[in-house]
Amino acid sequence: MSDTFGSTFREKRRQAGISQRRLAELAGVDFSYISKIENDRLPAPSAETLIRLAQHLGCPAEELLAAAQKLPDELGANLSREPAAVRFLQEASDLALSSEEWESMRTTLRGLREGRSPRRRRKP
Amino acid sequence: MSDTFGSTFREKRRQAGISQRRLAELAGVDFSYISKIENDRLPAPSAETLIRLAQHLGCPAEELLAAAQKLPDELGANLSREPAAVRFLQEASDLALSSEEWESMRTTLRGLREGRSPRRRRKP
DNA sequence: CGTGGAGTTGACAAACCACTCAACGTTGAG
DNA sequence: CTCAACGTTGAGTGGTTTGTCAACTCCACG
Repeated sequence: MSDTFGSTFREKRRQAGISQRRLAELAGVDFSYISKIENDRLPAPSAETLIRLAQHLGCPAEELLAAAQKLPDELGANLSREPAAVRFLQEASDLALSSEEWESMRTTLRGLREGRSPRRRRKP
Repeated sequence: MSDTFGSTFREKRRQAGISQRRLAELAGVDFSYISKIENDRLPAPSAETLIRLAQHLGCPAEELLAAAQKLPDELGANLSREPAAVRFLQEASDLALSSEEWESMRTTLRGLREGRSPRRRRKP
């Protein structure tokens, strides 16, 4: 029930049918780094590197991020800007929502902005 | 419209009527550290230290976290566990919700679990 | 004057993060 | 055999985080 990050990463790479060296080259990291990660000799890469890796694995980035328990830096910074958001996140975290429940929240989110213009994230 | 973290922190401390030295002692950091933070000579403390500071300032931690643009480590780790949660967060971040909108999401969140037992976060 | 509390500053540093580099082992094709 | 592609490993590195320590200055009070 609890794979390590390394083993789930290895699994994804195998499914993509690509070697450590090739993936490393594509994503711009050293191939030995990939090896160590797959064997859990090093902690998971940064969120940004994970996203680059996911791209070349043809795998949704969120899956890697979830396995590594990381959020993109910019996302964390944006969300923490609103105290109300932090409160929301804390409650949500405590409730440990299922993926179905998160999906339903996502629907609600969209309903919130029916006709209105979307605001630009970060600084306008 | 855009105070630095240092100035808002100083404001909170003044409102709490406590000296840099005393606060530092209570929160377990060096008093010179507080000074540098208030003058923006150093970046904002870690989320965990911010929370300790907020406790002794009698101020809600989210306000300091928001000013520093940080999320508690554990919170980020919990949220990133569900890929669906990451997708939700990304959309929410793009929409840059107002605090009222976040509050309304919080209400929805509670409605989601009317009779059901809340799951325990982290390891049971 | 001088003593004590408040704040500020420069220099430093341990710990951690996110990797790289060079070398070695293993496996399969020709 | 041998050569190449693949994978593994130990050692090291450059930068950031998150602060500490010692040495100041400034000000009010007695």
